[in-house]
Amino acid sequence: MVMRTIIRSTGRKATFTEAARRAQIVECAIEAVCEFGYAGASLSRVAKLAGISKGVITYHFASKAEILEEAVAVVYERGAEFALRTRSEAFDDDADPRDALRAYLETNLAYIAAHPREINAVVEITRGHRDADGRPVFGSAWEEREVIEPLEELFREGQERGRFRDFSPRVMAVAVRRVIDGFTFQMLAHPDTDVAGFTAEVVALFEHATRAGSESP
Amino acid sequence: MVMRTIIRSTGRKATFTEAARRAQIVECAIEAVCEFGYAGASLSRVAKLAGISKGVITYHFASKAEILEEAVAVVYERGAEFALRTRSEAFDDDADPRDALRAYLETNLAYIAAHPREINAVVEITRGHRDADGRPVFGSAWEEREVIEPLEELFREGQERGRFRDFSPRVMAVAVRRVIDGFTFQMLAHPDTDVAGFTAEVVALFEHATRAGSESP
Amino acid sequence: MVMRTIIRSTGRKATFTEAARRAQIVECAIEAVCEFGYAGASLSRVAKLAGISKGVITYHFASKAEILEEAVAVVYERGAEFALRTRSEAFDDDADPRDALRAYLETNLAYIAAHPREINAVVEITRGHRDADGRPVFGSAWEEREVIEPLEELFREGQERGRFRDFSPRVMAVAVRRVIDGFTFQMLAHPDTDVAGFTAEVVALFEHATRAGSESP
Amino acid sequence: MVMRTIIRSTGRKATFTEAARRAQIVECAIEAVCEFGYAGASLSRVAKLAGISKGVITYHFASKAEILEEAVAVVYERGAEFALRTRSEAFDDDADPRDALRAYLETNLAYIAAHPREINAVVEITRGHRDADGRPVFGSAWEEREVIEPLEELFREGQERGRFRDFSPRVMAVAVRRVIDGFTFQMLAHPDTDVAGFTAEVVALFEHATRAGSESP
DNA sequence: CATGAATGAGACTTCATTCAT
DNA sequence: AATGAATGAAGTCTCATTCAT
Repeated sequence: MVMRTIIRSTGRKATFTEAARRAQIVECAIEAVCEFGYAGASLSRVAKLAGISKGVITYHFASKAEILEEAVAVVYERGAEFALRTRSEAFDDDADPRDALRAYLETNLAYIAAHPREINAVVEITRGHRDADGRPVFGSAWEEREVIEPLEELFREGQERGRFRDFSPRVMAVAVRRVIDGFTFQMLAHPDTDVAGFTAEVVALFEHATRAGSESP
Repeated sequence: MVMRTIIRSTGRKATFTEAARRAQIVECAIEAVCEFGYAGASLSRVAKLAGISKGVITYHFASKAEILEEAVAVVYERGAEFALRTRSEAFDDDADPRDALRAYLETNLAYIAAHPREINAVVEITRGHRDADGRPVFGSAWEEREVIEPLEELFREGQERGRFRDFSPRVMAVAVRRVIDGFTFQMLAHPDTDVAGFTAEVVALFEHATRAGSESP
Repeated sequence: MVMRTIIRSTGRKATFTEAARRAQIVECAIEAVCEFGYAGASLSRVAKLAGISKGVITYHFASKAEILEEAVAVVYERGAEFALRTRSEAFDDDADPRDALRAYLETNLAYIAAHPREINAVVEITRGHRDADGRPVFGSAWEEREVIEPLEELFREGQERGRFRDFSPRVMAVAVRRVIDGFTFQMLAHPDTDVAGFTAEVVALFEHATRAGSESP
Repeated sequence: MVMRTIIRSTGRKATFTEAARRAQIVECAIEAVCEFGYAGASLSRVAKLAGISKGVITYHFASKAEILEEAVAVVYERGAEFALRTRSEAFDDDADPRDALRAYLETNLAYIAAHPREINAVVEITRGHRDADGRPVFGSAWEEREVIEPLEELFREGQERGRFRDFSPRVMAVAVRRVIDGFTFQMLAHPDTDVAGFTAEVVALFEHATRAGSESP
């Protein structure tokens, strides 16, 4: 008997083995991108990492682009799920914005520390992946909307409530994001990084950078 | 009369026209990387941008790698030169470390604002460029040594002199660097960014983040 | 009870469902050839048209060639059967050759008008289908023997009986055949063609072209 | 010195050797299509026939489609040129339409007799060549306009002048065309065909088929 | 100095076919 | 009887590089 579980948007029915193969291929694609960079992540290398023939890949995916785009989606889903699982209470609308910022930094850095290679691969893909005309598939508008704007909103609200000093929410949001993204390289270059210590430093950095003037440390 | 100078380790002599051609090709390679990404920057596209045939390129450069590596070197040289030209006094050993930090941020952001495409290309190249085995040519060790360590040293000295609060010089250095690098994308995505305003915000951010507790802004 | 019949030289037994599947696959292959051309008629497309998996096809047929060859055979059988059913009397040995020619044209054009897509597919297959070395499977000798020679014989006999003028039976046979074959494209390009009118014109054409000089229309 | 002669529509300058290579490749593509059919005419086979590497082909042509389309254009140009060279006077507006028909048949059959393989290849290409979506590139509209309509016009005019009997100009035009096209297969299957005899027969066929009732042979 | 031409490796993809279930 | 899975050959095309002129 063959169990059918997932109906994918392509209309293809997916069995367990199909889902497993797809997952395996996506995982190996992530690994290949991390190991050889976006430009060096050929299907041959993905196949070799997976220990399968190249044909298997094109049997399960319509195109290389489909693999890469699924990889990005998968990693983002995992990240969102991780954030909810570990610190969802800090993202309630009525939570203290400073607690929210701290939680945001901590969950993001923790997730990166746990999965640096995935994150690195996603960064590579979102930077490198282009459509047939050479235009980026994951444009900056995408990051603005999904990543920057929510942070901006957090800062704006905190300022209205008097919890943050007066600064440009946008610039601060961009800065926070860049520091978080940069942690990926730190973890890749130094896998033995003291994550707790690094996180505490980053949290302190942004607490000093944002706190309202009258407040005590 | 034709001036001749040894310009490369290969020992090839270079005339003015040779140097000009090399410079032109490097410039077009930078443009190609910026436009199409590292993976999409083929020699064909570089040649088309330069309005020359592909053969010209391989006549002047031994390999594609040589072009890319020269591009990185050229842009870094320009950046260093720019920093010296505009604010060299701030980097004297006896300058106030807080002034030095401000100057560092301002010169870096100003340079990026003036040449965002070059910088972006260099980032793409340093991330994407690999040797035949897929190993990065511009490893993280290189950035550590050239970029992070000098910043670290600045912070350490400032702390010793009591000008900065007690934080991890390394984490702060990394954070500064990431925020600066991230400005490239800001400029590319929004070329009409208010550079002065953005810079002031970033300077304020790090002044708040680093200043010794008792100090007034 | 399951009826079993030997239907193929391979010796495989075939049940009704087997025969039905084979027929369905052959029909979809014809459709695929008509829609995408010989070169574009892959087993994937046949399977998709049939709403079955590719495996089903290779379960019922030893090779793609077997499908195509069966398609040709099936369509020819149908055509012959159609001719016999509609106008068998005209092909008796003692029928007037001019009536036979008229009947031949009418039955052929009527059959094409009724099944233009099948015929088109068969033409595509007989033209395009090759063995591994690239040699045509349905060579011209096959058409000569099956199609041209009977027509030639009709003309020769008509001339002997004084019913046709003196012309080359072979050239006339080839001409008749080409005009009939060409009607396929007419029907595909203009499905609303006035078949009766077109047929009358063609019949008139060849009556004028063949009739003995002294004869009145 | 390198002579530049032809500026092609792609904007590429063409040298003599470039033009020669392109011509050679087109010729070998025609040969490959004729030998292996449209579906079997791979670039590998074209390259093998030309005695060059596959890369040479893709250096001179942007795509396989470009080769095939150039092949069709080249052969049609040659045919038109041949017709003008041999019998241009018969196509004057005031020439006798019956002479024009005779000339049309004779020039077409003569050209086919001289170049049967080219013509066959063009027929294969126009039938088989599809765009990315599977739609024919050389649709029936193209043939209608370029080939059928001029013939129709010839017949219509001849009827107005009382030189032809009353028949459907369109059906007659289609018939003439099919007989001419069919001659290609005759020549390929029987290269030793008596061309003059075959032509005379075809001319007689259509003279009988078209001539006004009162006229003597 | 410059370039057009050629090459072969390797990219992605399609396909007919085989096989285990 | 059916099918999903896998495979490897072959297809078209891109690319960095080499070479003769």
